[in-house]
Amino acid sequence: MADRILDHAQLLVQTVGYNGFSYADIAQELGIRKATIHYYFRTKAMLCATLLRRYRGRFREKVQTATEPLASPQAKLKLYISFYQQALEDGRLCPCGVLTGELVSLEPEIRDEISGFFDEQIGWVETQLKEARRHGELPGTHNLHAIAAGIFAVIEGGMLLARATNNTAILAEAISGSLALVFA
Amino acid sequence: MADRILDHAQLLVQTVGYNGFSYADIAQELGIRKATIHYYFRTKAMLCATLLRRYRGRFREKVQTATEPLASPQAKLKLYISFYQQALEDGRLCPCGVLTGELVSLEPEIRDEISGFFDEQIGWVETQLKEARRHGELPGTHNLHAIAAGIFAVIEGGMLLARATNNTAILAEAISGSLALVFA
DNA sequence: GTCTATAGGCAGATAGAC
DNA sequence: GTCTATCTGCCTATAGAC
Repeated sequence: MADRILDHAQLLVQTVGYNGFSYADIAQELGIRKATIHYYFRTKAMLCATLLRRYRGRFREKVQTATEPLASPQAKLKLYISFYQQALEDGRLCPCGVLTGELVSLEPEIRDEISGFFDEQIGWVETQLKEARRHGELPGTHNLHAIAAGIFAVIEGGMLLARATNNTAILAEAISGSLALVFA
Repeated sequence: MADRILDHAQLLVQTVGYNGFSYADIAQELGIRKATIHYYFRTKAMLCATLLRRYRGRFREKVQTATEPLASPQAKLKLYISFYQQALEDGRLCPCGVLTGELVSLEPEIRDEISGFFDEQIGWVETQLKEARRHGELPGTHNLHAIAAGIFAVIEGGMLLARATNNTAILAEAISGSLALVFA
């Protein structure tokens, strides 16, 4: 039951944010009572922090497993980006991106999960860029951490633009508009 | 009074989002009663839509006035980006970026303001890129709309990363990491 | 583990005095 | 225009029966 609660809570975070949903929303969806949710997660902040911890671990696992067989860092990056595009087509944004908009109103335990996720993702992208440079796929003497931050920013910002303009293709467009330059 | 209400409502949207503040928050800050706010803005959705309309107009005016005397499109773009950096250092995100995270829970009148703002901003960036190409400042045969979307996505995403990682410099880093490539 | 019941508070919104 | 007073409803959270 805890997992089912987290499933729907995550969907709600990805669609309406932390302050946009209530225990009642989850209870109704799962056909249970609000008190049952409190049995598993004493407070809403704990529920959200748990959800983020699970999301981060699952995402790490998914990326690791999917990109392992790929040889080229560039191919790994494209696959990585496709995960965000899949979420977008499912009507979901990055939960950490959404929550950052509300960050000032969130508990420290939630904030820490968000910053941890971002640090990890930018680090992963940077690792791929380093590999690409080692393979000679990436010309120039650019600051790789800056480019990694730029690529990840395009992903997060592109998801926002895609949802707001109701045009999922704009994420791919924004990415190709910047990634094409990196691997020029 | 309407303007003072909008001022504080905008600050709240930029820090905690739509579902993160209430009429009581604004009333307390301004030393008035909730009913007074309802006199000026019958519903919260109307208040928010009005706030966004004003923000968009003011921003357009500010950009227009500030960049007019500048000759180089590249210089105009840098100044444009500095406006977002200033907001960030003030603890504020782009209100439209924040609200997009909550979009599914928002009224149509608010959604329209958000998408309108994004369309306008990407259009402005694209105009500068076209000018740059005309001036021979921008080599290559890139898709300028895609690059404009990419640049604006970096701005929006970079603001999220900056707030979440408590490192305002990462916005500049992300931008330099991608903009440097555009004007290579 | 899941429920009923409820506490205690805050939300957005309205009526009507001044 | 701004206020007091109030409505109705939802919120997070807890106590305690089953």
